[in-house]
Amino acid sequence: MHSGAAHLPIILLQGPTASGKSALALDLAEKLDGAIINADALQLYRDWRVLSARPNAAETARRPHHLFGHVDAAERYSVGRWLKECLQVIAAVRAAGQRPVIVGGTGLYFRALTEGLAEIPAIPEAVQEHVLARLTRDGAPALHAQLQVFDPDGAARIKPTDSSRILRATAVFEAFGEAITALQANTLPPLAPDSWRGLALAPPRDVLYAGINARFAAMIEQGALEEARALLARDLLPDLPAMKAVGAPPLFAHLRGEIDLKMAIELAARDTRRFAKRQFTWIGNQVPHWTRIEGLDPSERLGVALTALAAG
RNA sequence: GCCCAGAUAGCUCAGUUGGUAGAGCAGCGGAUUGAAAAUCCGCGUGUCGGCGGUUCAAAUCCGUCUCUGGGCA
Repeated sequence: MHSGAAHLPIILLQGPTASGKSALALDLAEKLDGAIINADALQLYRDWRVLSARPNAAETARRPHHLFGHVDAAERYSVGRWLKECLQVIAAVRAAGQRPVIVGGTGLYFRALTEGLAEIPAIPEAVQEHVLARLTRDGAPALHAQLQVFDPDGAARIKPTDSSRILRATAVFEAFGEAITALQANTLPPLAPDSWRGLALAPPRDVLYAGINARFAAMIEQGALEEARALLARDLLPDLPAMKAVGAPPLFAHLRGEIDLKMAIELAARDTRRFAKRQFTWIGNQVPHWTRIEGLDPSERLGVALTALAAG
């Protein structure tokens, strides 16, 4: 016999950047004896607290928070590692009698959790770097042409210009001698379909965009530029995930003296809007069955969420 | 009040001797299986300020009105 909230469905909360996910997650966690688990690919990184809008000390004091800021920027994190860590944390949270509230903006992470991810071991860093070097030197189309030889099915699904997926498929073959397509063939959902409920924030786009513009200016005031300066000083590989955070490239360019701060802020806000647009597309087409929360008022949002959860 | 210059996409603008319009930026639609805040594919979205005239045909020529700059009073 379970005690407390541990046996109730896991709550998955997705939404575009700056839509107020963290606040709603916290409200839900307080109401439902929950623990918050991060599903955001950048809030994981220690080095980006301000830029990634990671919950602050006052917020993390209200309820338990997991998988926030526990990764160093020099590390190449991945969906696979997140999935593994997330499943461990879910178990631990439940063992503590609490209800997992998984919140973030990374659609792929939620997909891995609800639909599964291929069982592929981690690629050795040496192989990763080697393929990355080839990609830089020869270009994506050249690697794609080679991919057609050993993995025709995979090559057919990946566009010759899609450097990211070509890199992955090539690295998998180089490391294990197998086509990624074959390895991805059958995957099982880590979470049973009836063990979770999906909520998706969907605020009006013009309101969200205005919020993004205002928030980025606030981030600068709160020290985002200093975060960027500290990271730049570490002289890490520019292709590391942490170095590609939305807003980071323009800030780096400013710190190198290439553009003025006003321009950097404008570009960073624009990139954030574009990112939000991609998230809208994901939410709209990849998880159409999740409960939409369109309103902006915090208590109204909480009400909609609780009603949806109660309805099961 | 008079004179001049403008008014074309959300913004900044281009548009040849009249043939119902196109660039950049912004934006929009889509894909998404270990970098996913990544990576990639696709799309001009328009009462050419209003009304009238000339013409087979007007963003383009003429008239007039409105608005915005600038100048003179």
